[in-house]
Amino acid sequence: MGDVATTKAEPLASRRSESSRLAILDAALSLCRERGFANVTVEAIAARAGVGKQTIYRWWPSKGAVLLDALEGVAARVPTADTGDVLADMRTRLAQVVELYADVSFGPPLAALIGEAQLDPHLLADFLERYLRPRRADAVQRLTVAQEEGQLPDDLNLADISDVMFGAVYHRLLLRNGPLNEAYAYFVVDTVLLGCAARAALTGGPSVG
Amino acid sequence: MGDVATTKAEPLASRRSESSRLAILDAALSLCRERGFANVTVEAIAARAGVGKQTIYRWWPSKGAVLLDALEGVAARVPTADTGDVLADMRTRLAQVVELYADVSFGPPLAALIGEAQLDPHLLADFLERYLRPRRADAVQRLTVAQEEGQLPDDLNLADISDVMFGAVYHRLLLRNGPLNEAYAYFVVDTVLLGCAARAALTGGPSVG
DNA sequence: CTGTCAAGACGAATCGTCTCGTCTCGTAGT
DNA sequence: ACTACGAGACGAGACGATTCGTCTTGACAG
Repeated sequence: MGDVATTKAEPLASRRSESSRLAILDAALSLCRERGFANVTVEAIAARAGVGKQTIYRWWPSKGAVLLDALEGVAARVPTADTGDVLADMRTRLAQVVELYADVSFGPPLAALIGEAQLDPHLLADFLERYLRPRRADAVQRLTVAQEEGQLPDDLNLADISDVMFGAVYHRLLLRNGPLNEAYAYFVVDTVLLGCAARAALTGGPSVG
Repeated sequence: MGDVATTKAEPLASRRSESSRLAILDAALSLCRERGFANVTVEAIAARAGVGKQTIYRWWPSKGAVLLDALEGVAARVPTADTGDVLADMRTRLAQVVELYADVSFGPPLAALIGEAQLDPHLLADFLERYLRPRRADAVQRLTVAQEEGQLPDDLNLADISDVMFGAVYHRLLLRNGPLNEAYAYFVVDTVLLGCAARAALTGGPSVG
């Protein structure tokens, strides 16, 4: 017996064509906007990008992974605010997310990606690791600062709070059961943060605003 | 040019085999539990149910629609509480939902169904109409009673409140970004309802608890 | 020269439709 | 009543089409 757990012989990233990579991400996004993710095939992405099919399969395990890369690139360009006012900062954050998700060239592909991830555990793990957790970590970080400044109670699970706020947005993105706009984002942030403060007030703690 | 908008010649529901229908729903659920929705084919459901493939395609447009029927049947058996205390009733409701969704023979298939619905607009519409909206309507109904009894402010959008609470649960179901348990359900309900009351208190309104 | 590149041929898997003969009903004629 | 008939759903599975992911080829780049 020879190899111990041989893992597929990784290609050399140093020789990778950057222009092909960008063309593939562009093609994937534009095709999703035109036909919807479900009607996009790897062959079509390759053709639009002027690239061989194998070039896609060499660097990505699936078309979902390609889309994850593309969407991650767009989402990474959203700035984060810190004005010293938690309520205002979280309102800004969630409003930015809502604006991005309401964009027809970002929201529907993201929804489709999350959908695809339900059928592909590996893709779901990648999405969690590369897309969702970094954004939650940013929100938790901002909430932690607020907690240290006494704007929020000490005994809160900040990850849970973040999940409630983002969950409300993802619910509307995925189920389309109501409008996804700035007013909704503000309502969610106000309600959740005031609720946290109110709960603490019952036992005598700090408060928001 | 013959027919004007001929619509597919519906089969006669009166002659439908109830035993086949039940066998198909059973087979779909058990196969999802064993292999996961993604690895289930219509052929496999037909074989397990001892049924011809055409019998499935005659009554359902897709395997997702079959699963929707099956899950709807299970979820419809969850009772609803009304003790006169909104906070307690909503805690009970969300805890029941969480318990159901944490069940490995219900949560994963439901997540997969929502995923599939992202790739199939018609299935999403059916899911909204037949599964999600009835459950939201029940929650809104309970909140409306609370509002009339003065336990909640008058100027609230009750559908938004319901969506925030359920959205928090669906977020954990779909993204698996944290535990989905009773404690989380209670945290969500308490925070949201207290937040609504607190917001009203700022302008002088009724309050929870 | 080694390894990625574009292009596309290839077999496997799954799809949804179609065909076949059987079986179960409702109904009409005796 | 009882039987004969016909319509339509039934189980089983063949079929073409589509899409998948791999494999092959020759050109080109580091």
